[in-house]
Amino acid sequence: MKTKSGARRVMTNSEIVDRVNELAPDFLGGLAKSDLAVVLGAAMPRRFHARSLIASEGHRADKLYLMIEGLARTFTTTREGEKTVIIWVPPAAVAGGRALLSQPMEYLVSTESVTDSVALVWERNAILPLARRYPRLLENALLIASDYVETYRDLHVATSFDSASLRVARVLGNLAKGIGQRSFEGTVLNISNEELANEANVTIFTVSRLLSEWHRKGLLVKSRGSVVIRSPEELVRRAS
Amino acid sequence: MKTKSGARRVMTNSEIVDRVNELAPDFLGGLAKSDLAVVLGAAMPRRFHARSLIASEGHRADKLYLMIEGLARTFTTTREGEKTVIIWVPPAAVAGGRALLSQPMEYLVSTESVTDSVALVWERNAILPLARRYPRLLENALLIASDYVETYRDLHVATSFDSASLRVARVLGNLAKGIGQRSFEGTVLNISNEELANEANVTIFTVSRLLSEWHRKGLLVKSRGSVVIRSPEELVRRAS
DNA sequence: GCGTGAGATTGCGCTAGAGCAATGATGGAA
DNA sequence: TTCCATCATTGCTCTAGCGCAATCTCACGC
Repeated sequence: MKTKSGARRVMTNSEIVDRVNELAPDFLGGLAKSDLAVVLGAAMPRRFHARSLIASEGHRADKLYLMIEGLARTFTTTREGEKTVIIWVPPAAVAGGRALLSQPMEYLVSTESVTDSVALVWERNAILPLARRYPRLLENALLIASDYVETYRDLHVATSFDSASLRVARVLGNLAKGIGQRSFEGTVLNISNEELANEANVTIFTVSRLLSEWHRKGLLVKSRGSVVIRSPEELVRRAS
Repeated sequence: MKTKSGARRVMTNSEIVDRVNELAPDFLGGLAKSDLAVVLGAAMPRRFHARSLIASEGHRADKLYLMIEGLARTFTTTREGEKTVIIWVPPAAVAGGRALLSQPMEYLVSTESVTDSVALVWERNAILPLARRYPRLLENALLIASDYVETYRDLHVATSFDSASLRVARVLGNLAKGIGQRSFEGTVLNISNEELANEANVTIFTVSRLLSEWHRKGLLVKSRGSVVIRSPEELVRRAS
């Protein structure tokens, strides 16, 4: 946090406290007000520009992030260079959770900001003693980890048993819930075919064909870099 | 372990302590000897016959298991009734980890014993206070959870990007390491085509064709219900 | 307004692997 | 020893979705 001219302070401490209370992140749930203040005091708010890398798979997991504003997502890159396994990190979610482990570890996935974002950052050697002091943090982390496992299991079952069209439809549905902006005639999604392809584990050609078909059927409107979805539910239902 | 006619005591307390020390399970790592005794004192050893269900997906997660003898595995059943996502639970591994969460939850996957097995069982309401008393247990649980996430990620990447033959070869390799019995001419695996198919997410036909091919090439010997693998490494290497 | 380059589309061919059916082997029960 | 259920094999067909190439179309910079 810079404090003088030219400098910008990301957020003041009281802004942070207000925002965290508003978000009520799972990770900080159940802490007494004064304990919460201690934990927050150990974090620094940090701003990330859209599309910047927050944490890198394989690098030493030395920072824990809590999203405050904006949106990020995680992904892995396979040896062939394909991005996959994309999990969204909205405000109130944590990223880089491996920093919380008692053994030093490497990040399991990469995290990048999608929009301009702000996250609270704890250094590993700041958060670890706090976790020991407030075991509730560990309990919360365990709940979050358990959610991850569930998400991955679902993802795995989906890629194994669902058709490409269903997967793409589901991705659109999730995106609509997550980053969709409601407007006059449906939910607007600013996303490229390529990104959809990565998330659904299909090729850009398949995405293009499916979107064209759904466009024809009036289920959505596609234009370069954006999709407007009438009804995500119907889309999933009608995707064979 | 029978003590007298009809009656059977699974294990004596000192046998349990010895066995746990021998296994050094991650979950109990770093506990002082006396603390360990307290934690073990809260568990009951229980015997499971081969192929019996230990925990059921979707049921209330009220018991935590620590494998002591034998072998178990986890799986999910999709709506179409396919078994998938099989993770092995050898001695020293935990099962039913969701019982450890501070919020009551349901089991995420089912667990079944493969061979005759013995597991230590903690009731959720016995282990939760212990976890609070010894936060090291939570730290350990978090490490284990983190491993699960890694396993699932790898599984997901594999099903998305690896060919069927590579997946089957990998499954054979893992099994060889896990439950394989070394013998004169390779590692013996008692497993049916159907089980292989479930684990690798392919059909029994594909399994049969691949095994035949590898048999022809001299990489393994297949007979009903068992496979003998010369060299798991070479198998994975030569699977396109 | 005009070019231009990245994204998007679409036709075509191709292949991995599923699914089915007929057939064959095997080992446990009686 | 025979029988039979279960498991395994193999040929055939079929299709979802990939991959390539040619073409098109925006959105943006100038």
